[in-house]
Amino acid sequence: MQDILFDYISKYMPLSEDEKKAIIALEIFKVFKKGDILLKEGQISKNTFFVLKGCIRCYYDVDGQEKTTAFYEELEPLSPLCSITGKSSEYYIACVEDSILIVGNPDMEKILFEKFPRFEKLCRILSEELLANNQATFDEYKLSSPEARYLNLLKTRPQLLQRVPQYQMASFLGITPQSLSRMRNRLIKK
Amino acid sequence: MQDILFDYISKYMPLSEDEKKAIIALEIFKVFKKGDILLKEGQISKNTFFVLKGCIRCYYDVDGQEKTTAFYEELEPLSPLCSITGKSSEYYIACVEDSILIVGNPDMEKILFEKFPRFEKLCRILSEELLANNQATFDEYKLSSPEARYLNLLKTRPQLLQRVPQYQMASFLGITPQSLSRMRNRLIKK
DNA sequence: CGTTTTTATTAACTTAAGTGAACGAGTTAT
DNA sequence: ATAACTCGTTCACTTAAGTTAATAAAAACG
Repeated sequence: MQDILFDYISKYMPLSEDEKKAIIALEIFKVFKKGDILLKEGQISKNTFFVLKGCIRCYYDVDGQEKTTAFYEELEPLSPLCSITGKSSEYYIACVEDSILIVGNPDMEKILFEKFPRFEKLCRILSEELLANNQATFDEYKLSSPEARYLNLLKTRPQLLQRVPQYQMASFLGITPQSLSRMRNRLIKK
Repeated sequence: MQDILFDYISKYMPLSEDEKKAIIALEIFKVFKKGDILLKEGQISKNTFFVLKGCIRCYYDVDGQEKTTAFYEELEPLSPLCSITGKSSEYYIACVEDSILIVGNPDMEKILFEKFPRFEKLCRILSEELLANNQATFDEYKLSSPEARYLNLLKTRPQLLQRVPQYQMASFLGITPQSLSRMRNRLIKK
């Protein structure tokens, strides 16, 4: 299971055996069940996540309604806003299905950065890349209608539509479950 | 003018005189006129930007129509997607008004990182923070109607509505200029 | 200064999303 | 086994955004 992480990192910088051992020694590989809550609204946590297997979801509770804003699948890292700001979280994070995650925290980062300073560069490059990608995804969202977004998801993340219930997908697309149901009907008729 | 940058950085880490001199020596402070194009669609550039004074805008050309996706004002950094991926840009960047920018590039980064390794940490922290903020902004966008987004902008970035033409603001809000005009009318009548 | 171009507004019409409610299939719990 | 709940669908109705076009107002230019 660790190899999934090491393969991912090695695309940016090959790891020495020492470095790999240091990572394993942190004991950050964790197993979760479908529905497990990783972060609650109001909670303050410095934990960060990296999906090795499975799928996790961010959602807000707006007047008792769940509003899903993001899904993270295999090889996707997530640093919740509250882990950066230190303020209490405005959203929930939960497992969409049984998942294996890396759960990181600042202590473990500190250990790694002090022992292997080049991890700092790795994390900088990763963050910059994630930021640019996030902006591109945001742009795509702004430039598209809900229908175009749905069709784009079919192309770019077809597996996501399989593993996620429709009412979660709907708010992810920025519409109601009813509208998504209607849209799918519209598209079939074409 | 440099002090604006140094004040910004000092909130994360105080700079030594040596470090300040090294930054000034890079000669990265540049002056631009309203309408100047910083990046064109199709262009490959590694340049990054930091707004000291003024305002810059990202926009796509969709079938001859400008679609604005982002504005950057004072103290906001921008690393265009193409500067990260090395691929040709899908969007334009232009000055909304006369501006003073820091224009960075990988060469200058390399010089700084090698001379002062702790800049690497600074950039990592900044990137992580920007990423989390960008995600929060994205969430806010997804959770809100165009009207709620407009009202939110009035609260959070009132100066932006003053300095930017309405047709640019419209696509930034995800609607047409006509819809924005209508919406403003609706709101006045309330 | 007046002319050209750009930007903002308005209107009429079309299309799609929001809302509230009802229904049925499938799942979970007791 | 049946009741309770979740999830997806459908319907009728309302609301707001897209579209096309015309016009007014403002800004840029020579």
